[in-house]
Amino acid sequence: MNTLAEENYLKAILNISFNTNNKVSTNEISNLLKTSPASVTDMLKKLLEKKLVKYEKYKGVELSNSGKQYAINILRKHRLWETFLVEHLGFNWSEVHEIAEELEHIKSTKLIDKLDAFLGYPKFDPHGEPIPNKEGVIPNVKSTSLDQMEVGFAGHVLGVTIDDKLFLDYLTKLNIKIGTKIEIIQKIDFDKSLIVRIENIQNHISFDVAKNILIKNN
Amino acid sequence: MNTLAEENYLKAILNISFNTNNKVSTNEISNLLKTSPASVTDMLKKLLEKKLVKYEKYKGVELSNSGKQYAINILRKHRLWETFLVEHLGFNWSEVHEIAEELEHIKSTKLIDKLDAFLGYPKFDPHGEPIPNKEGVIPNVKSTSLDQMEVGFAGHVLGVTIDDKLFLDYLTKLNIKIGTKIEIIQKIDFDKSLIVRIENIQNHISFDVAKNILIKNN
DNA sequence: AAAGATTTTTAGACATAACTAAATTTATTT
DNA sequence: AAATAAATTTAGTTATGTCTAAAAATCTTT
Repeated sequence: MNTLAEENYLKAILNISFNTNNKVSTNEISNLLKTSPASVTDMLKKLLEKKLVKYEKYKGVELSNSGKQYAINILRKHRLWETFLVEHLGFNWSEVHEIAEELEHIKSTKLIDKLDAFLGYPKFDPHGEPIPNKEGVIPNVKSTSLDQMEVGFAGHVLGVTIDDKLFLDYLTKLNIKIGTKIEIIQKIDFDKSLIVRIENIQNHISFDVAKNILIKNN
Repeated sequence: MNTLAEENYLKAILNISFNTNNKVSTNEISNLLKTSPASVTDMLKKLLEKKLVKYEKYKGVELSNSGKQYAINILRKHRLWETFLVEHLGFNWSEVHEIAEELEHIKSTKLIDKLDAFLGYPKFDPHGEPIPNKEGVIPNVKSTSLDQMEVGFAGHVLGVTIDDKLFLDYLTKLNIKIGTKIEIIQKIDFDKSLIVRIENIQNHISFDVAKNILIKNN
């Protein structure tokens, strides 16, 4: 069994490697977890001992097979709990991340399987993120971020890629949620911002926002 | 905010004082938590610093008002989660204790209030134990343990006083659950065991078992 | 009330997981 | 290819929460 700190490092490595596909650096981990680089090095040695990562000093780190399975299982628990919190307890999508950060460390496998069944084996969480199944397989839907679509595009929001309260509250204020119809009216070359129509109301959103909104890709 | 270890000590002190009503000794805590008496002394000093307990060395310990409120809140969380696990996820009453031992440490107050509402503000958990409300008030029902009733008594099981897998599985095998009708046919003076009729089937139960079964007291 | 037994506390160690500061390695400039 | 900059690791400390062994206090016997 692994400690809470170890679980958080495994999760961090998994999350970073979703974006970069490459080996993860000490600094990236220390930035994400807000710990010192020295602490990261200490922990990587421990995770190496436990064969949860592949790590050579100064060369970056990646998850081993067992480490990846372990981290995916934490992700599964996180997203199932988020689904429970939104669909059954009435939380809104911007409130659940922090609570799920705690719930994801509850150990019982039977609990998670029963929760999964109770929820009806959902494939996506309240942010549109895919929920790994019991075997660690992550459903994949081809999606593109909104910033990559052209002027004239019209489609529906599939999900978001960050689970940040400020971001999600802002989307809610813009009336954007999963399934919301968005059309691109104009793209501003200077700052890559977009003028869009959201459920028939025109709005101006930044590149940073568009980048984190996912649209179905067909 | 208090650490997990601190929370477990507070809970232990509360649980022991439910039975003894008196100051709690270092040894009682060390037995319950399976730590050394020296560790208990260390922790009591820390809890005293934080004003969560009243403690004088060699004289035993009791919870302060704030410590008691804190511990009761953990108990509330434990029992609400147990109720959720049994009523909504389909666990049986002997399986939920261990999982609730983890869930009870999840911090969000909003989560617990919403869970409470979702469950319909239950007053008793799956073992018949009272669930403290948001204000820390514990519903009290006058009850007596089965061993104190006389031959000829007939009544219904209100709850149990220990949350132990072996005990609960044994009760289940005896067909005893909350609400089950029990009649006392005979009491054996030698070992204080009881011959009882449970839902029309006669059985012989020990004093230790009878002592932990609660019966309505009117 | 002194002796012996039990309980509790103190003292000193250890493991985890964090830190800062200094040293080392790798990457980037010039 | 040096020199400089940036990233990473090592070395040494600190907090928490545990332990064992020894000392001190309290309780129980006689």
